[in-house]
Amino acid sequence: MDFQVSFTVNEKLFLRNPDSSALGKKIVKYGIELIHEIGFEHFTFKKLAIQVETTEASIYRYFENKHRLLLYILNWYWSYMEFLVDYTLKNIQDPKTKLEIILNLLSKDLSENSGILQYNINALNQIIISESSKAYLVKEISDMNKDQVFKPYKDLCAKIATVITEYNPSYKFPRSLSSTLIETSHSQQYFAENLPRLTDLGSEKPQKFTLLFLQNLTFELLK
Amino acid sequence: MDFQVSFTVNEKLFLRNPDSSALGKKIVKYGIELIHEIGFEHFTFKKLAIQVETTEASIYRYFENKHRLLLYILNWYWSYMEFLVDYTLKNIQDPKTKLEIILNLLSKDLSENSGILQYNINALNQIIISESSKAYLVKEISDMNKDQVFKPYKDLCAKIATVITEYNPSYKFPRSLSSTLIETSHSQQYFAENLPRLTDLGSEKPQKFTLLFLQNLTFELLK
DNA sequence: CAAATAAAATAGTAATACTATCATTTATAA
DNA sequence: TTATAAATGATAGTATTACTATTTTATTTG
Repeated sequence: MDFQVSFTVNEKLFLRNPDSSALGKKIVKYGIELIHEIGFEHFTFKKLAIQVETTEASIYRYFENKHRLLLYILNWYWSYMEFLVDYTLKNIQDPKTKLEIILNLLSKDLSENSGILQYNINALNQIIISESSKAYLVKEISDMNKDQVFKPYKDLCAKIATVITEYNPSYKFPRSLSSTLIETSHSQQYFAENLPRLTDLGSEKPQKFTLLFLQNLTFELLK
Repeated sequence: MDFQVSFTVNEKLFLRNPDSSALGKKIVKYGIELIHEIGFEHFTFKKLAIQVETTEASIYRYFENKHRLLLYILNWYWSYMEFLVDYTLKNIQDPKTKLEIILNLLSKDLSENSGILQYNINALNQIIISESSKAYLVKEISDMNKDQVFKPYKDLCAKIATVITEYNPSYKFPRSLSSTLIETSHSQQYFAENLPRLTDLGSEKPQKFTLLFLQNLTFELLK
């Protein structure tokens, strides 16, 4: 397959649509790579400007601040994940198979689908794992939520919750389980990689381990 | 009961032991309150100095930077939680009761025990929920880990894992479940409070809801 | 009381997180 | 094709942050 996917990202996240110009696209592309490389705390628009070969002022014309850029990236990712869930579940009837596919999508990296994407998918994956909670663990959460900037996350969560309910209609916490699976897929990967004593990682790779843990958790719980 | 608890906190976390002077204690006390009030991103030593009625330079003699102060607070909290787990599990034999008590400790606030504590326990609780992941989701994780700054978290995790194994010796992921319960107790409380569509919160309060979710998860999974 | 130590006062630097202005290039539509 | 609007670049500037250094004044402690 060979096609492009693009998503409409909430307009509140940017001052000028980065998808509307070559410079905007470069800002996002190199933004992902630089955040991945040095971490969100050390990331500045000054440093990004050097990578992009533009000026700080030009970047500020697209994004209010680095936090909004992170949110833009996350929104893009959440929308992409929801698309992927839809796409891979197409023509599948069995709820168990559906859930298995979802757990795979959550814990595997997306490199298999990298052909489709304009961004460095490995860097994006690492950002999701290491930086995404920084987008919502802020004092401004309530105002941000009013601007709907978490809608794609909620939509993804709701979609997975639907499959959970399909698989076990009597389970009482489909949304919470859904958000827990998403969050846990990040935290267990991160822990397995960096603080392995917080996990039961054996000889498997962090991703594989996380998948095994999530599968056991999900199917034992919903049995 | 009426007694004081104090814990030895890893010496790498401070330049001068804040527990050794009145100023040091005020720095931590008001640090907790100010981080809670304005959030870690907006928190600076300058602002803290004003609260404490001292100078920025004086604070820097105790802590290298605000990140280390956050870690100090978290270490204190993790040690305190481990103490609380030990203390409340004393004389209890039944593993199921033990697990129930642990889930209660994880999702309830600690105000019942506030008499013991020198800090604002409500502020501390909120910091744990909203800020603790920022302590480890950083590029410096590997060096920090070498300095053992996550040992109290790992110890707490290991202690809970032991009880999980006691309750169900054949369960394969006691540590991962343990860290997942800890992390999920934070994220679900935070979501219930701020992004409730990511949860199944009904008419219960966020804490109560989180407890119900964790209880169901734990006991269905380990059944 | 002397000596050591801690804290306060003050100053200063480099980096961060922006905002503003104006010149220049590029796209677009009349 | 030109004019004209829009985007970008170049440059400058400000307030805040994240520190470090120095000197003076309190406070402990031996």
